[in-house]
Amino acid sequence: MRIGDLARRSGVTAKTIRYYEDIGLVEPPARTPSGYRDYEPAALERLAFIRGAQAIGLSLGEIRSIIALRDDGQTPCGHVLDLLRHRADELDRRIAELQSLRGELRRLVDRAEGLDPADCDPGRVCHLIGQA
Amino acid sequence: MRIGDLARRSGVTAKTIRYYEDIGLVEPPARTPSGYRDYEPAALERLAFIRGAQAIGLSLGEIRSIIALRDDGQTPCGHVLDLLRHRADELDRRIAELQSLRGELRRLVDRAEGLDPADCDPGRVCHLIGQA
DNA sequence: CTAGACCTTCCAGTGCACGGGAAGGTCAAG
DNA sequence: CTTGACCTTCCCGTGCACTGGAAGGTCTAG
Repeated sequence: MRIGDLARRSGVTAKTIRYYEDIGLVEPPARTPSGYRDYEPAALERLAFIRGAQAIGLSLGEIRSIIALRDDGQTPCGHVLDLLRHRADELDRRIAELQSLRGELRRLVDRAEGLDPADCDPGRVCHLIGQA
Repeated sequence: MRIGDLARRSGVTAKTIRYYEDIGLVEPPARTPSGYRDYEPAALERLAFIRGAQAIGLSLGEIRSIIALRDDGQTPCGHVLDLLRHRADELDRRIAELQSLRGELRRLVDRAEGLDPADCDPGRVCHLIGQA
């Protein structure tokens, strides 16, 4: 299968597939006599894995670390579990941050709606922000 | 006040202050005869405003748009309100996304904890991901 | 007089995950 | 034989918000 086919079937652009090869996420495939990349069907699964892992918030670097373990002959399960737990913790923190930010924003908007622009202090950029 | 003082007092590095000047977030200050930047105390407030606006999730570009209105002699309140509402909407979407991702992760971790690595399909990178 | 703390400009790199486009080779259809 | 779709490598650009470092000027204390 040539790179264009793989791209169409996987939904990943040819450009991106070459990039993944560069950074070691997909194996360099065989080449046709004329130098075209010639992929096995397994490449499709590899790309699906990458997309799946991306979808749950893993970076390409983390995904590479999983694949590297696998290529080492190890079962990456423990490592994957670590990554997933770590990611879940990060997400918890991030969500909490965003929610508090959201609360702050709502407060600001509420306050702003009750104000008259004429009350602006001409010496400041905007009294809505910065004195929270 | 020289840039080092301003940096210490504001908690923004000198490098960053110069960068803000480059992109139009802070006014180019007066210079001493030897060419050193010489800031008025108001610069401290400006930096505090920028940090405050950043803290509620506005980008430097958005902050610049507020400051530009102000420098135009306008009251940026309406514009700020738009930005805040827009940001709040974005936050709502982002939080919902992250929460759903968080749920997915929790599901994966739960499932993974009940599995034996020996059940790994040797032909796949990791059965934990990609067939969700 | 010199050390060192500060300042200046300018250029370049960081991290992430690609995308754009040039210059050229290959292959099948008409 | 040519057109057009495809492929190759290569290098540069994107967005965001900085950060690092080189090469040089300035100021103050000892």
